[in-house]
Amino acid sequence: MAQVQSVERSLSILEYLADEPNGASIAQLSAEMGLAKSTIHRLLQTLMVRGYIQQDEQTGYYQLGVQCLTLASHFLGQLDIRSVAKENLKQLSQDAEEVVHLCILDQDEAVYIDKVESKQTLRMYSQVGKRAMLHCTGVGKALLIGYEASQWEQLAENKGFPKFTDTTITNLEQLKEEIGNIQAQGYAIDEQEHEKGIRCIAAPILDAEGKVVAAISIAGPIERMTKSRVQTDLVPVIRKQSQLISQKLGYRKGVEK
Amino acid sequence: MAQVQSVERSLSILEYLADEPNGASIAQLSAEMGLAKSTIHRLLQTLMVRGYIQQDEQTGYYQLGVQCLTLASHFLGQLDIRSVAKENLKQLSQDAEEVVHLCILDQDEAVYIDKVESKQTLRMYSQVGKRAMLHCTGVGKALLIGYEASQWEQLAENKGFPKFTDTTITNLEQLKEEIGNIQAQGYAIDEQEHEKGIRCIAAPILDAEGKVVAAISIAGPIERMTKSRVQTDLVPVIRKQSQLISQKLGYRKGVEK
DNA sequence: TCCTTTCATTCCATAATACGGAATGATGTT
DNA sequence: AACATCATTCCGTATTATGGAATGAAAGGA
Repeated sequence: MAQVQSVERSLSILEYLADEPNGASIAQLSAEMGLAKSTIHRLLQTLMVRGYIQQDEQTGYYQLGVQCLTLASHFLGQLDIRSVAKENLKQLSQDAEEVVHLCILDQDEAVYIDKVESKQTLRMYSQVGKRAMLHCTGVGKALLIGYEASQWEQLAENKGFPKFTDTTITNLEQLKEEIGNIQAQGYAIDEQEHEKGIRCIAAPILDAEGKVVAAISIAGPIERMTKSRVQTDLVPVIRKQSQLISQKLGYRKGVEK
Repeated sequence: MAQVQSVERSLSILEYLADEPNGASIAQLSAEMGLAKSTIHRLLQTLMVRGYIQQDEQTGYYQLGVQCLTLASHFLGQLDIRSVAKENLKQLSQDAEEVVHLCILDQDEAVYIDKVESKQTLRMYSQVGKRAMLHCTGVGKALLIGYEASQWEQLAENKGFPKFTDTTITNLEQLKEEIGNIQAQGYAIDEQEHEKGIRCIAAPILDAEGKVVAAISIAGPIERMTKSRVQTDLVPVIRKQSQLISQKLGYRKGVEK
């Protein structure tokens, strides 16, 4: 577990600033992290010279810098699931005429790595990079079918099941049952479990070894995403695209169980 | 100039990996950076525990991790030019029916921070986060009008003027003249200077102090972006939106010189 | 205007921390 | 099986990061 203290501290600073939309002062960081002001100052300088941090021109507060974005853009460029899935996402968004997402799993959370909006609803990047909990989102639950039973309990301990709406899953029993359903039917429904008024359908993507590596989803307001439309129109199209992507990744079995 | 060595080295590792789409081995990093393998190993561990680096499952090579994306998403959330300009970009893309970009300046380069495509040309994020040189792009030249003469020379020294096409500006004289034109007319044209077949028109965004803080552009293939269309249709619309955004940021003078 | 407070910044002596060389372990190649 | 090429661990050394104190700058109050 040998770690480099100063690097860890720098990362903590970055992560702290990520949660402070208005930035923070040296004094604040010093108090918050229990380090001397001189230490914080020196670390901030280092990060600032490289552009990972910048100072707000008005307030003088320190906040995240452009270089963070540059790294992310390279990260996305290196992600091959993204390029593999791109065409399928486009197709899916055309078929479904709703917003479509691609997510991967990271540390018991779903991370949105791509998004295609139907028509010209041109809100961009609104979600890419964002994280979501697993128990209350379509993609989250789809990703969960790759977990072992022991991992479910880990998840319950580490993250818990916060209640967002009156349909949110709030305990392990419900989750187990739900995962059973999803495995049986090959897709997951988010029945307004995270946000009232939003229904979502999601499906897992498997790689050559049958491992769950990603998930795709279609989401929209319940007015448009009626139960009948989901069942008759959307289930087929999302399953089709999830299978196609899985096949591109080398998955060979039919997704029918 | 006091800097933290280990942090600088970590950042260098991240930046090196950003340019290695397939990742790199410890040996390779060690050779490339002139550091002991044990040092690289320790730094990598630290970055990996936090998720900024991950190992390719097949090759074992180290590559950028998801956490980079997470930071970027927070960075973008904090950037207010982006939210300020969003509606105007949409409008512009509708008026122009071509792809529209928003860029900021960082370290003598243009960084794309938002993009709106017209219609359903759903290639997304293809540019956001990317960097471009200043001398050969519309947005770059638009951003350059905020430079002092001394900074032009700096730019020339630091970056040079690589030639991409036969219209690329390749020396300081040409650049000075071009900047004069842009200041006079309030917009910049990229006449296939970076990529053959792509014509682009760009305009600077100014803040309350009259400082150039960003630039917007319309780009497309010369077939559609004819000179007459640019002059009669696009110049007016891009100037209108750039002025509106500048006004939102507190800029008060008319953009007419 | 001057005093007070609250920041950020610089300086410096201390030792804790990061360092790299060498040894070991793991993998894969001929 | 021996070799080559990786990654990983260990450990003594001194370089490097540290935090306290002193200084400087800026903002707010009287």
